Parts: sequence; C-alpha cells; structure tokens
Amino acid sequence: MSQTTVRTRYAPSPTGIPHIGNTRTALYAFLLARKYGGKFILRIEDTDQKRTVPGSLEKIYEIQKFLGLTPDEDPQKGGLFGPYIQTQRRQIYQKYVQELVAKGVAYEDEGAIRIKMPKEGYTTWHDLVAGKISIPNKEVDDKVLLKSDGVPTYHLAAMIDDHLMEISHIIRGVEYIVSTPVHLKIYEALGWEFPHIAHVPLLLGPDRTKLSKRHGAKSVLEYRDEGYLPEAINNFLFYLGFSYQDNSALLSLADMAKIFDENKIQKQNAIFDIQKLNHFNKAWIKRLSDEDLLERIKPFLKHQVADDTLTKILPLVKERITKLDELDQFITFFFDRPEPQVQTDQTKKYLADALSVLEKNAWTKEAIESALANSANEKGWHRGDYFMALRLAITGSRVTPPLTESMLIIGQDEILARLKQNLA
RNA sequence: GGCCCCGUCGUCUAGUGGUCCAGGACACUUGGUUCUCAUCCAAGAGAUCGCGGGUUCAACUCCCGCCGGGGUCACCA
Repeated sequence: MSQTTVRTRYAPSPTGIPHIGNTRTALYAFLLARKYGGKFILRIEDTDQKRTVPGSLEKIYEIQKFLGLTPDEDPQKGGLFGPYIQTQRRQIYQKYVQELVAKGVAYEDEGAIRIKMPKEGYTTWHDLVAGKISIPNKEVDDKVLLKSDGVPTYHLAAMIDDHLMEISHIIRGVEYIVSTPVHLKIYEALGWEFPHIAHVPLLLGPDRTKLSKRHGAKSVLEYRDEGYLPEAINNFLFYLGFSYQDNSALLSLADMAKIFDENKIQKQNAIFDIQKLNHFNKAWIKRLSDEDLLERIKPFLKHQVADDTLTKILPLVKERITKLDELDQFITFFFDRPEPQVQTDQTKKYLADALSVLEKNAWTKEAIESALANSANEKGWHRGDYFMALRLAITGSRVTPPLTESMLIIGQDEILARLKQNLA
C-alpha cells in the first residue's frame, strides 16, 4: 500500500434495488475514502446477466445521490480506470484467465475455467473487522473463474478490477469471507499485492434473521418516500456497527469521515432498530432550518399551501413530527374546517365564552392568550378543560400544534365561524 | 452436517486482569415545564457480562469445552 492513495469501492450487482444493509457497507467504504482524502468508486458487477433486473442501475444511482455518497468515479462520470461496468470489460479478463491457466493456477473443466486450489494447509489473512481469519484449503473448492459462455464470475472479475482500479481497501459483506482464499490466490498467482480487506457484518431484522427482501427489508428509497431524511439514514447506519461517544450525536458525512476508523467496525451482526432511526429522523428534522424544511416537505404535502403560509406553520410543527409524511395530516385543520364536535352543556359554555372574548379581542398571540386565560379564571374554570374544548372545536383533534399560534394563522373570521358552528 | 465468524441491559454499544455488585445512547416508566401533543429538564427501571470448567491473589476481560446466533458450501454475487 505505502504511498498509494486510499481507493475504496462499492460494487453492487444490478439484480434489484440494494437494501439498506448493502447501503451501510457502501457508507463505510465512502467514509474510509473520505477520511484519507482518497477516492470512492462505484463499480457495477453485472456478470450474471440472467439475474440482472432492468432499472436497477438507476435505482443504485438514486440511492447514492440521495444519501450524498457521491462516487469519484462511476459508469456515468467515468474516470481513469474505466469502464466501470463489468460486462464492458470482458476482453480485459480474458488475458488474465489465460495467464492463470498458463501458470497452472487455473484449468479447463467442461468449457469453463476453474481455479486450482490447494488441498491442504490453511489460507490465513488479517481482516480489518474480524482480525485473523484462517480457513482450511480443503474447504475451498475449485471455483469457476470463467463460465463456459466466456463471461467471468464474481471471483475473477472483482479481483481483476480491484487490482486494475487500484483499490486499496476492499470493504464488503461477510458473505464473502469463505471465498476470500480464492481471491487471495488470484492476486498471489498474478504477482499482485493484496489490498486491505474488511468484511462487515450483516444487518438483521427484528427477528434476528438476515435482512432480506422476503423479510421486508427495504431499500433506502422506500425510507426516503416515507419521509426519512438522508442525514438521519446516514447517521443511523453509521452507528449501527460503529461506536462513538454517546452513539446519538448528530453527525454529518464530513463528521463521520473524520471519526470513522476501519479498525473499529463492530464484529457482530446488528439488528435494524426502527426506533433508533426514528430518533435520528426527528432530531434531524428539528435541526433543519425552516427554509430547508420547507423545500423538503413539499413533496409530502397533498394540500396546496403557499410558501408564506407554510413558513408560518412549520415552526409550530417541526418538533412534533418524526417523519416528513406525518406533516400533511397534522396540518389539515389549518385549511379544512373540521366537523363540529359533540358538545356537552359545559363545553358549550366554554365555547360561548371564548366566542364572546374572541369577537372583540385584539388578534395577537399575547392578547388572545391572556384574554382567554383570564376569562376562564374569572369563571373558576379549569384552564386545561377550557382550552381543550376550544382546541377540539377549532382543530377537530386533541393533539395539535399550539392553539393560539394556530388561531393566528387560520384567521379571526374563520375561527369565529368554527366556534359558531359548534354552538349551533 | 463440514468449515468460518460472532455472543455485555429490548436495541446500538463502552469496557483489553483489579478504578465495573458493569458506563452511555435509543426505547420504556415517573416527575417538572406547558392550553393538548411534542420539545426541554430531572429521576427511575432494565445485563447473575450465553453456560460450565479452568489459569490467577483477582476475569466481562486469558485458556478449554459446551450452547446459541449468523455466514458459506452455485458455470449467483
């Protein structure tokens, strides 16, 4: 490695939308490159044509863009080591397969080329995550390197590419641990120096089984559509397998890159805990500036709301929502007059009183608040009950943003109308 | 099943022989602030450190066995 720059890669196969566990691995690869001022490469491993799902590539780009995990080199923007799509590199692999065969490290078998693995001894390496790993060679069979149709398998293509693209750190999932001896063998046979390697653990579902599509594992895109912020997702993923301070600090990608340590990635599988994600999302929403939140919330609104109105509403609700998609329902009463509530004799008294107060009162927060509170006090009424009756009549809900501020936004005429309607 | 990896509160973790009858965070409970909710503040509950043996004056920390979980055994990645 020595003086060479750090280059990491995220190499998904376009066989569907990567789920959030894969994305965590991508995040770590990204952070490692950023930490050392290196390069982060996105490479597409599409050697299994049969499993390729159309549209996957676009989704992969979409996820990276959404999270801000921008590659320095990828199929779109290119780079010095392209092409970055393996099926476009087929001729490159041929040369190395021949070299492997010539050296007696690989052999033909029914039209395919297999690597010849030793039958005894152990293959041992230092894994950045697990430490020393040792696998008996007899457990590793002669993997196919080049399929009979001339297309390379992962084992061959990924290793040739990692070397040619000068990858300094291979960061991938634990499922590749057992085939690492094959990869080491290829590097060794070709006389190349093996990169640092880290096998990061899995993300498990709440039932402790591997997160997968059939267990409802979602992609980042689905979380985005529910109203999770990219900042929150990154922050959550970062702490799921890495520890820093109190494990709840709000960190930007730049912050994370600074403190990330490839030697301190957790060894054990982590369980996906939606509550922790929710915590980060809520915290990040709260931290967003009103202007920023305004733009981000728009795609989630069914109501047509003018910017200046939304600007007034946002401060009242931003620390009351966990996800962006919760806001719309929360602010409905600002625009739609709720159905009249069922009133008791007592709540009618409250509303009639409030109506008489509000009809002639100055229309400011302080004036409304004190007038209403004073009136309730004079009658000897419980303020909470009094305001709740008002809240229900005006918003149709027991859980709302602050009442007086909301009233100001809705406007005096409409407020009076709603009260009258409830008294009718 | 063979091989490999892992095993501290529900969850994410701190912890590398004594300062840990185990600390923090999220979630949870309670109280305070408050017109509701949320925020914020405070307090609390929650882990016999997977189990059993060793080694040691002393182990969550070292060794062995067991159990549990996961990964992998494709011309998939």
